[in-house]
Amino acid sequence: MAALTTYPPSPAKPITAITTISEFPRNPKTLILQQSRNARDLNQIHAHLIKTRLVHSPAVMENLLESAVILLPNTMGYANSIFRHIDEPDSSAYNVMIRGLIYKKSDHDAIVLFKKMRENSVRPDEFTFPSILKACSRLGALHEGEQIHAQIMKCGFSSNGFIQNTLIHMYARCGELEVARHVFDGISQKDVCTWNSMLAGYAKNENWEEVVKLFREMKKSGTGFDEVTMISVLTACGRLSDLELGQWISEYIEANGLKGNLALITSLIDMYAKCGQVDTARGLFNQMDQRDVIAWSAMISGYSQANRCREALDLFHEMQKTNVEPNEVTMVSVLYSCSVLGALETGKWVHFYIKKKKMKLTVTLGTALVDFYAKCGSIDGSIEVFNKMPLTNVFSWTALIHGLACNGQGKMALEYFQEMREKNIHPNDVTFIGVLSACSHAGLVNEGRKIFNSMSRDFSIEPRIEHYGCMVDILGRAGLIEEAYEFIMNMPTQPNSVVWRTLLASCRAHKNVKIGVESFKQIIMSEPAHSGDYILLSNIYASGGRLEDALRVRNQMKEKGIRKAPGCSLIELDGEIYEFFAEDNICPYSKEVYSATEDMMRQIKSAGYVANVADARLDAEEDDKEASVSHHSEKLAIAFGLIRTPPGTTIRISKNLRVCTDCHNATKIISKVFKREIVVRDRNRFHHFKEGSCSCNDYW
DNA sequence: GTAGGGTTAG
Repeated sequence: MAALTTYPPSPAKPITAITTISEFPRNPKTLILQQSRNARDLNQIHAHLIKTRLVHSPAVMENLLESAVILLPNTMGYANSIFRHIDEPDSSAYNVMIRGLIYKKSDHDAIVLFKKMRENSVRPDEFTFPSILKACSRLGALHEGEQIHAQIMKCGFSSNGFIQNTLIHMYARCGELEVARHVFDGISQKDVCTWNSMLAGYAKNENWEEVVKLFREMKKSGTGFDEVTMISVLTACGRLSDLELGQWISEYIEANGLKGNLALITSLIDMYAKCGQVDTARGLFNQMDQRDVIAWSAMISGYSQANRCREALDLFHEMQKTNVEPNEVTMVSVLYSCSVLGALETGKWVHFYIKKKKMKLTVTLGTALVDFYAKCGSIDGSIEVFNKMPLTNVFSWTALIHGLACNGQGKMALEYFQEMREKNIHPNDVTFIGVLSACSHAGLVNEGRKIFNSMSRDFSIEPRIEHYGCMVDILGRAGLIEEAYEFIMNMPTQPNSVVWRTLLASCRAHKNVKIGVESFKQIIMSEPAHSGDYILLSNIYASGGRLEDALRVRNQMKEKGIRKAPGCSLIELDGEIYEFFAEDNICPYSKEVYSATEDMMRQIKSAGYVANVADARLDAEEDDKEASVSHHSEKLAIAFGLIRTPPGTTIRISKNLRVCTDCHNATKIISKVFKREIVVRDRNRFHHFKEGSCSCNDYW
């Protein structure tokens, strides 16, 4: 380094950056980094180094190289040209280049350069391996990682702590948790990074129990832990709903004044939200003095996972007032919220925004879009997005198949399932739920039976209770009530109330009193207080002409104090979501809504509508029953839609319960009288009402 | 000069 202390004076045509230096630092890297601001500076320094022959000093050139890597964004071009001019690059020069490539996320190029280094017989040193292993981790390149591991042993670096820690990380990120653990267990002197690498490895593989278990061991070992440790553990607490440990860490953070760590607080917010403490999470979020896109996304997803989707969208709007730009991850939660709320217009705007910002249509984002359009009853939108996705996986195909099935396009769903098979994408258990419900909607009984039987035989997927439920729906919907009953009785697992309720609904549609009563008995053994079941049974009796029994069931329900869950319907107009509750007259526009509803009911009555008072609430006085039925949330929302949207446009409603018989009947007539297509999403499926009939063929 | 970290889909 002697040459540097006699660093020559500035050239004749001064370079401001250098001439202003009164005393030359001993370390040329400091000099170059401090003085260079852009490519021009670097060029001038480079020229200067040539003049002063310092270009032949590998150490100086490495520092120039490093500056080039850090200062020039998005390109390694200049760094490459410097590297090429180094006479015989040693391992340090290669290290700088490899680090640079990794810094620029060119992991693949880093591995190529490493291979070249070996070809040129340059021995990697202890600093080479951690970097190159990082590239392998990020690429999930297990094969390369293993070869590098062998070289580490050959070079005698296998007890280097840095290298061991990166090896753990590499194996874990490539899914080889046992190998990672083996390396971990073999380390006698474990430092915080050793533990953190293993913890992060378990976390990345979603092995949350092991994260918590290992953290307890870590505490016992006396190593101590840091913020990085807590981030992995908090993530695990969220997934496991382990609020106790999460809170312990939360208190530790508070006590040690660590609230300034953005990543740490974000994982704390995520933990609280996933443990059901969304308001606590929001409190922390509000206290943050800086929030990046991940913090915003975590809070938005927190609301959406807690089923507080309106608040998720409100927060997204708040975010847009800041200068933090949302990313694909943010959009996934936003779209999910739109799909829960049935907010088609808002979601469409989000889709437009995604396109405008040229966001990458990742598999996750694409799948969220496919699911969103399907859940908003716009299946054409789903198909369009799906066809544009550059990459699809089993999630995306499942979303599409399920979406088609729910929207009454069973046959098309099965065609896509066939295509998926041809593309060698392996269906999983969830895919089969979509496929079986497609059979149900399309009335394909034999096809359904075949697919059900093929699950374990051809795909090694054991049917779960949900799949049995789908089979019951297929048989019941087709009117094969006895067979459905037998099917339940012969199930290898204990049928649950959901399965029996499916059969109960079939009995209502096919007027089978005997099995309906039996199904009801089975349900109330485990779930005695579900109002919908009493109503279904009462309707079954009524349709079989047994009005006294129907009334008895209703009274039973009243005696047991089982109240009908309050119905709630949503309609979105101009991106604004309006919420209606049955017989709700406290909302600010209720006067307008009630007069519109009365007008609507008057018009459909003259077209032949007769109220079905069996659907009225129980405590309504006899002569108020008709009014009670006419004030169901769904009718209020439709009436509001009729007066607030242009003639001929589609009205879209989402509701929390199943559609009741009276509303179903009324909506059919409304669609005809007012010449409107009406799409209603109930808690199970879609009803596309058009010209007096419904896509569900009166079975739901 | 080298290692470990936060948000997302069916």
